[in-house]
Amino acid sequence: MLTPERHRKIIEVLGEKSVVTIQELVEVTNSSESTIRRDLSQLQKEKKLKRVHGGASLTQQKSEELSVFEKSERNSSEKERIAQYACDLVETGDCIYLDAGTTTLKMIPYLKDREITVVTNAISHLEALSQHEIKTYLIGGLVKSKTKALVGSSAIKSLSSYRFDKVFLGINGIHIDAGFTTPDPEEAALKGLAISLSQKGFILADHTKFHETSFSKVAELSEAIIITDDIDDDVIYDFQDKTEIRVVTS
Amino acid sequence: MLTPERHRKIIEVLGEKSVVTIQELVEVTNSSESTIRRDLSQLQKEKKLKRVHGGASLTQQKSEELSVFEKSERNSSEKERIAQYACDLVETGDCIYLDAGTTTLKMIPYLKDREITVVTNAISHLEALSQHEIKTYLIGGLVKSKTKALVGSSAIKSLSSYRFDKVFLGINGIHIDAGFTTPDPEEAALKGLAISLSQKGFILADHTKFHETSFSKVAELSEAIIITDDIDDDVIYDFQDKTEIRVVTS
DNA sequence: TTGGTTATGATTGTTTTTGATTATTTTTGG
DNA sequence: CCAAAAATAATCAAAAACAATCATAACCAA
Repeated sequence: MLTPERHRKIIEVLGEKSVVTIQELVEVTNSSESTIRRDLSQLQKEKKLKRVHGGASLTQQKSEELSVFEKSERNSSEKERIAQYACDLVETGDCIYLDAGTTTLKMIPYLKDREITVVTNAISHLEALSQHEIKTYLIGGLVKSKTKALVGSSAIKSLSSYRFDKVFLGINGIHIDAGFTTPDPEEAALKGLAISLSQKGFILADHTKFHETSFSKVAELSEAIIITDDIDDDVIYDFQDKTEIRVVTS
Repeated sequence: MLTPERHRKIIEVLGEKSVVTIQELVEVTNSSESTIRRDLSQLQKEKKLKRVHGGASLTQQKSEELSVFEKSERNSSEKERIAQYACDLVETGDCIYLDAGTTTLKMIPYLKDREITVVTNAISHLEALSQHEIKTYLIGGLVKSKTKALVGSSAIKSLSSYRFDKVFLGINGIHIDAGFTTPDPEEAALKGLAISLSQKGFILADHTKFHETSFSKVAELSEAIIITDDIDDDVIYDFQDKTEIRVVTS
């Protein structure tokens, strides 16, 4: 990715969110932390943004939201560990499905040189997949312009012609009664189908997702294995006869 | 490829994408890296663009000037006129298929606010389509990492679930006996299928493509209408009882 | 055709950019 | 306030991109 392209993207993301972490920018641009730091320094010199500890913010921005931003930053390394653990489950020759989402995006670097096949509905994953030379199939479907993911009935139909050894999904809510849930019904249907097409389904979710419920049901708890970071023992106790939970210790 | 033609092409690509790598330009123009570097140096001297490490970007201009610049560039190209003519054929409510390729990419700006549906196999078209708020379906398939297009049997299968009012394809060779041909067999199969799924097929081709033959056959001349720029009358005479040719006059 | 000119692409050594590593500073939680 | 953890800055080697150079190919006019 070319320097001005990166700079523009950084400004663009900042325009939408007004604060951004370095990690986010690393993901969005597929560059290293060092490069992003250099970019931020330069852009700050050009008065395009203001550097803050952990990332950057718009120049006229108050430091009010900083605490929220710090929190999300802390989750990032946990998500990284979850992603890494998930990749340890992938075996040579596997055909896996990668859902759209930041956690699954983090998996991609760990999948390099693994002789596997990836199927995905995430257009935003393609750059990273291509960069790491991973054989990739994209399902068809309607392009959801905001999230750059493929959805809709044609996506459902396209997805159903594949079978997977393993699928890896992000999720918004994990609840004893409601099961796995996510806000968008179309994405929920796709996620649910992916699980049913696979021999083993894995849900990647940090501890904040437990006891949460979102609008659309994806699947029952029993249909997939949860990979998460350190959670309270009583949460595990609550869920343990409903599903399998693997805790990634830090 | 002649120097002024190359220069025009470089400016065109830049107009669409605002940043471009030298490698991309090497592919688009079929010239060497050295030549492209010389071109970029010269164009920079003429203030047509700004060189950056790895490629070139638009000179920093305000968005108004940019669109004017873009527009004037647009009209100057023969391919641009072909693209514009092609878009005039599209009617409200149409569902059309856009092939991967530079000529079809040029069509996209003219399709804005037209209440149509686009289906494509070109991941590289998505940015422009999304930017112009055009409802877009992507077919599924194997991601061909070099060209960012979808190919293979799964793409064929995915494509065949659609039907089109019109399809627009680029092509490499148009020959009396060999018909429409293109280098890559996988792309040829896809193009051919697209034509057969549509009520009307259009081939967008500048005059240099006539009497040329490439490796893989796409379709017979009679299966699609050719849209081209000014060609000799005797070429038209050669082809006129084989197919329909629409000449875009400058 | 010939001789001169220009454009091209390959090759060379040089410069820039990049990402990893290290040491240092800042932030956080007890 | 202190210690641990995270973020940063500084440094360095590798990779990528660069300019300069050269031989060849294409072109043009005589």
